[in-house]
Amino acid sequence: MIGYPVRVPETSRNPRRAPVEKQRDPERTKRKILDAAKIEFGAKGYAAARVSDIAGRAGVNKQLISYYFGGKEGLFQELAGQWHETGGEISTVDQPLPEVARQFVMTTLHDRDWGRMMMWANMSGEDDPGGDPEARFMQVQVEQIRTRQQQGEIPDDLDPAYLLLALVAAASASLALPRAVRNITGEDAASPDFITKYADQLALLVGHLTKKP
Amino acid sequence: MIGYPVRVPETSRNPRRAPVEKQRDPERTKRKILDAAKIEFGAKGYAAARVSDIAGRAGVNKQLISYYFGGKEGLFQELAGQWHETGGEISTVDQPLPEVARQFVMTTLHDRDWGRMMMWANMSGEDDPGGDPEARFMQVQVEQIRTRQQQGEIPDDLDPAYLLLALVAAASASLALPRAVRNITGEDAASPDFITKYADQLALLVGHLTKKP
DNA sequence: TCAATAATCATCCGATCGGTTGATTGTGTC
DNA sequence: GACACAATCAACCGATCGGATGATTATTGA
Repeated sequence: MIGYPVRVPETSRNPRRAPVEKQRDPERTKRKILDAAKIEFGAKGYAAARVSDIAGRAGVNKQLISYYFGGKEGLFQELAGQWHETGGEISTVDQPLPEVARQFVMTTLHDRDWGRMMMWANMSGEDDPGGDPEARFMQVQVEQIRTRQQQGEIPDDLDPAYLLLALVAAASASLALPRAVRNITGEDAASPDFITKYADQLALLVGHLTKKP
Repeated sequence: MIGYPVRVPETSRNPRRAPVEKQRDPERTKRKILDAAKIEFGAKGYAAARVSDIAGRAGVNKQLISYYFGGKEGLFQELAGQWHETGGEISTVDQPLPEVARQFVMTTLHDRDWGRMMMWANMSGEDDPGGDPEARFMQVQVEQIRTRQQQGEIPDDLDPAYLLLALVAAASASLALPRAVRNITGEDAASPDFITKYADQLALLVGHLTKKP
């Protein structure tokens, strides 16, 4: 899941070894901490997440969070910097806009915890560490929409930036508004069924923008 | 702002009175606490908000929060129950859908702190206290959209509930995604200029859904 | 084989949080 | 004017949080 460099401990040298559970493997430990943190931060947000809960979920001592990441804040930064994982994978060029919209929604299904983590951070409004990739990604998308507009794919009276913003916000519904999802559709915001149908619907909606009389 | 019953203290009886600042007025104190809490909860969310900050902002001793509202949790519940203020004012019937979309966005300009507070709460996914009015409001909106659909105002292939969800999520952008707003449009999410233009743009967008060849 | 170092853990610590206690002051009443 | 009660506050308290300290165990290289 995370492209972390994994150093496999040499098991051939010493025949007397601790059970696999107890074998020391800093990379595996780091990964366990990162995975647990992503879940906790995603579920509760930074302020409400507890380092002891993260350590507990990872099955390690909580001091290791300071040892490896320099504390709660450092751990969060480490996760927040991993933009390539999710954002980079979206290939939006050469696809019709409705498909791009669908992809935006489907992204919320894959790395859900990370997505929710970013949602909390985005809402807090603080400047994003490693925000460069995010901002650059958005700018690229704006330009692509502008190009589509010049090609007549979407109406002329829409501002590309504002259209993208509306798309991103709508696509984030399952992450940002789980309660509204239930209140409006009756579905669970995390369910693949809901997300898939929502992606379809948003693609349809965007499709109606492009169809000319 | 808040429809709280205000008891004006009798000033005529006793000529020797404390300065207006120090005059005791529980309703005014409650209101000051509620206003301050709305700002703090809206800015940081429940978990990150501090009762001492709320009291400090209200200019009162923090004990009064327990005294009047039964603590942090009670204070939050009190605010969360005030749905009529914002939600009830939106008159959506007899307006074309683009205007409804515009109104949804413009709502985020009026009671901004309360809106952000609800956004935090909505994101946490917990069942909403006084969630009944919210859920009922949403259901009414879904039915209105369904009616519009039957009248041919919007395409037949869109599910009214999912369309409403997309609209609500898109309209919440300035509350839920202030960072994305800056990254994408370069504007400040709280600025009336931005919100007004965004409302216009979303109305335009929805308008393109309805126009038939 | 044995130090040296890295990885992990049990325990403690200062800061801060939300809440409580008890005193104090203003206010209306008799 | 004094009593009773409501409103307000200063100070304190237990719980918990994030982080630090120092010991312990595993691993590696000499």
